[in-house]
Amino acid sequence: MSSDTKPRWERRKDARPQELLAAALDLFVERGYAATRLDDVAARAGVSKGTLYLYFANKEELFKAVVRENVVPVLGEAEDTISGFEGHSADLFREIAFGWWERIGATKLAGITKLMMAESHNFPEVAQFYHDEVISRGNAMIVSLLKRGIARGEFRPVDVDQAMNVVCAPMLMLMLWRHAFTACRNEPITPEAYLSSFIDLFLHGLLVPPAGNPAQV
Amino acid sequence: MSSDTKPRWERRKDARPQELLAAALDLFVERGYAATRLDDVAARAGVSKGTLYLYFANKEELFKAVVRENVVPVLGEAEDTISGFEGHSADLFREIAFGWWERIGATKLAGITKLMMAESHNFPEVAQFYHDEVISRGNAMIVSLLKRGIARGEFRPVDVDQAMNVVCAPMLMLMLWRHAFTACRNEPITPEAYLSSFIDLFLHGLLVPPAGNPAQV
Amino acid sequence: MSSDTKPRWERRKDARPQELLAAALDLFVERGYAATRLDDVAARAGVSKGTLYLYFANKEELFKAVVRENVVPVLGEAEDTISGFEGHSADLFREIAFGWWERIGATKLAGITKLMMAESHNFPEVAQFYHDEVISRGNAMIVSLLKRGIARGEFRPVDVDQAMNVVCAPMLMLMLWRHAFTACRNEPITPEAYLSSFIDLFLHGLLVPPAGNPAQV
Amino acid sequence: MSSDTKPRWERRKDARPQELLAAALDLFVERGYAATRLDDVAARAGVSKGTLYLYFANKEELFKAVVRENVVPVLGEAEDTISGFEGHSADLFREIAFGWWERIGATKLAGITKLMMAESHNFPEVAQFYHDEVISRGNAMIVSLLKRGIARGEFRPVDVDQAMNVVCAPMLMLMLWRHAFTACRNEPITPEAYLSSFIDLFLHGLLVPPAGNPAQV
DNA sequence: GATGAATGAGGCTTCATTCAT
DNA sequence: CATGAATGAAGCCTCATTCAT
Repeated sequence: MSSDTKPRWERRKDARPQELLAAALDLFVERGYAATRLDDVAARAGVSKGTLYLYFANKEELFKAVVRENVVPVLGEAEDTISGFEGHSADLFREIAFGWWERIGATKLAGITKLMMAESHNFPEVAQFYHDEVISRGNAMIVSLLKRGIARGEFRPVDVDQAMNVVCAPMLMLMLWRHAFTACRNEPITPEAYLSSFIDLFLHGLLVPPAGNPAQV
Repeated sequence: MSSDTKPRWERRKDARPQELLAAALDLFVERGYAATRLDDVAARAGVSKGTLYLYFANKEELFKAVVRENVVPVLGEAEDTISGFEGHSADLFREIAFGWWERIGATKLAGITKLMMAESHNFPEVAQFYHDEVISRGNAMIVSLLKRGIARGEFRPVDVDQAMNVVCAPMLMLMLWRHAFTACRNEPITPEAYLSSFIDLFLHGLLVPPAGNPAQV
Repeated sequence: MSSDTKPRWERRKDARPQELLAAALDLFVERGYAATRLDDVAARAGVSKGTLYLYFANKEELFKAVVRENVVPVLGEAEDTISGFEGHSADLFREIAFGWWERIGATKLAGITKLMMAESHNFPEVAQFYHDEVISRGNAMIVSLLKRGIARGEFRPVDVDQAMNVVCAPMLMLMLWRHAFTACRNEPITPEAYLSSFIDLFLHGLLVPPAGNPAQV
Repeated sequence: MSSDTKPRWERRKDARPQELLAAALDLFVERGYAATRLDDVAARAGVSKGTLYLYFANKEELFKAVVRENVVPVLGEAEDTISGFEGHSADLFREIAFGWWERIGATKLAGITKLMMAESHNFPEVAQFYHDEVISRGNAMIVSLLKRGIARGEFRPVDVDQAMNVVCAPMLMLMLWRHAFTACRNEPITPEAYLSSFIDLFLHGLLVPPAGNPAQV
């Protein structure tokens, strides 16, 4: 028989999970958690429905694996950035904001954030997992950033727990906006200008500084 | 026969759709579009499932009606606040933020916001409608607030279009957080403290002001 | 249009549960619990798959309903027989044995017993339900029968808990044999002769009674 | 070269089917036919799923082989006991009952009994085989026991064919109860007490013997 | 021989929608 | 108008069986 006889399937054990995770990420981001059918994930990965279950026990575990594979590693990197940083906290603030944008905000992973915001209520276990693995770590990073700045006398002594939420909000919304109303907006948001404005506002505030003492840094 | 002969307890026909819309709003907000069952909507409205179809062609039309119905009435009130305000723009900022919270953020309209964020991707027409009727008007308000502050020399001359988005983000997120991860959070967000922190940060920034010139207002 | 246009379905709310239960009883007995497909139950009852779920939450509840509907009522009757009986306990023994045979052993319900013996291990909740609703009540009946005989000086003072199991065994096996090896047996078991032998043996035993004192009753 | 050069730990090829059959027996008995997964059979036998198919064409053939394989070896042992016995038939009855329990009831063969009771309906050929090889021979033993007792004037002249079934029933049920409702029972059955009660009842019956003539033996 | 990745039919369950009453 | 019984397509998941390695 010539090689044109197509095997019913091809043995590719090592590559399968990655292919499935990639397909799942795409579809979860595109359609949301509930609306993503495992059949479609399998089809996009080029395998049958049953194959998916060889690697992931169920839909929930598949989603968790997507998060673990894609989101969690980035958090570790960011944590290292903060702990290893030497310099003014305003610069660290910029570093974090733009680094986060490059690695998460601008990527498909932003879709995961939107998905969780939209559907976490219906999947409590997934929500808990995401909260524990992602949200609380991200929050802790911002808190430590703020505390660092205050401890070094570079930031005002604000209420870090509240400020953390306020600081996170513009970054989260930037991700959400990429997945909502994109077609409606006349002038699409430009992430770089948005982030610059964000950093500028959070560092210097809106108020005009007293004469003779221009805001620095 | 004039209508005053009807007993008071007799439900007006026109009330039916409103009751269905109210029930649908609650459930769409709470569970999302896909997870909301029309059985439950009808049950919460106190009618049978078939009745729902007398007023709405299908689930999608019900969703659209929910958004359209709930968006309209709240518009316009806040716009008057800005145009009539006399005083420092920082105080107007506070006024807007807390007024928005009382009249929108803490109300059912917050649920609409969450709904649109979650589902706009699946309902482009509704998204467009919501964008035109709500988002652009809200944005315009913030822009005019910023411009007023700058014109009066009370705010620094920031890029108002970008700053507008940054300013809106924490207010939007406050609404979203009321509907996401509420069960996971150890310390639930307190809107008042959050808003105070938000206003403080946006007015004064994080940076320590130069010695001898404390931030004012 | 003439009346020969066939409606897609016929409204028969009151009759539906009974029809479904009858179909379910047939199929459970015929194929066992696991092998019975709800599709087939619905089809045999002349309705669609979904209709079944209007009346029974799931397969397990359907099975429980079959038991409640068919088996439990018979137990109540038998309990009344015992409590209301006046006469020699040997006659009550006969009454119970033959009554049980007529109402359960000879009917489809015997198939339920066989089913539970075969599959109870795989469905712990069903097993618990059946044990609580049927087995323990049946056992209690036999125990009370034995105690009555002993209390009235008609039965020897045997260990009633063990004797109860021994007494139940032949009745249970008679049901099981009707659903196992029926095709293999050269001489099929004749229930009446079997029961007569059963009663005779349990009352008088195998041993030859001492001369001059023939066993009575 | 000769086979003695092989290391002891090297598994003989012929052992494979036996290990698979042993694993399958355990699982079929424990879970029934439908609920037994071939994955688990292979895993318990320490081989891969594919290997199973090298030895058995499919699940059905595996089942048949399990029954056939486990039935054969135990036959014949008990038959000798009866033919060689000298003494009162009541003692032979005890001997048979307890001997049966030790050699069959308490062993894996009890599992086969349960298996056949549960599944004989679905496997007529196996049922026929089991009936011919096991049931009829076991029945013949009991019949010969009863006939011996009657012939020696030790047992009453009962209908031996019917009595045989009645006598077998408690022994069969004891095996079945070991595999059904074990988790539900408050007081698990103790085989020794059960068998004692069984023997006592079948020898002496329930009725109170006439005064002055206590039952003997 | 042995492996185990892959398949896909089939089962349970849900729910938007229809329509006889 | 209002009802709610009935439908059936579709989704998640299982597992006997196949076959390239």
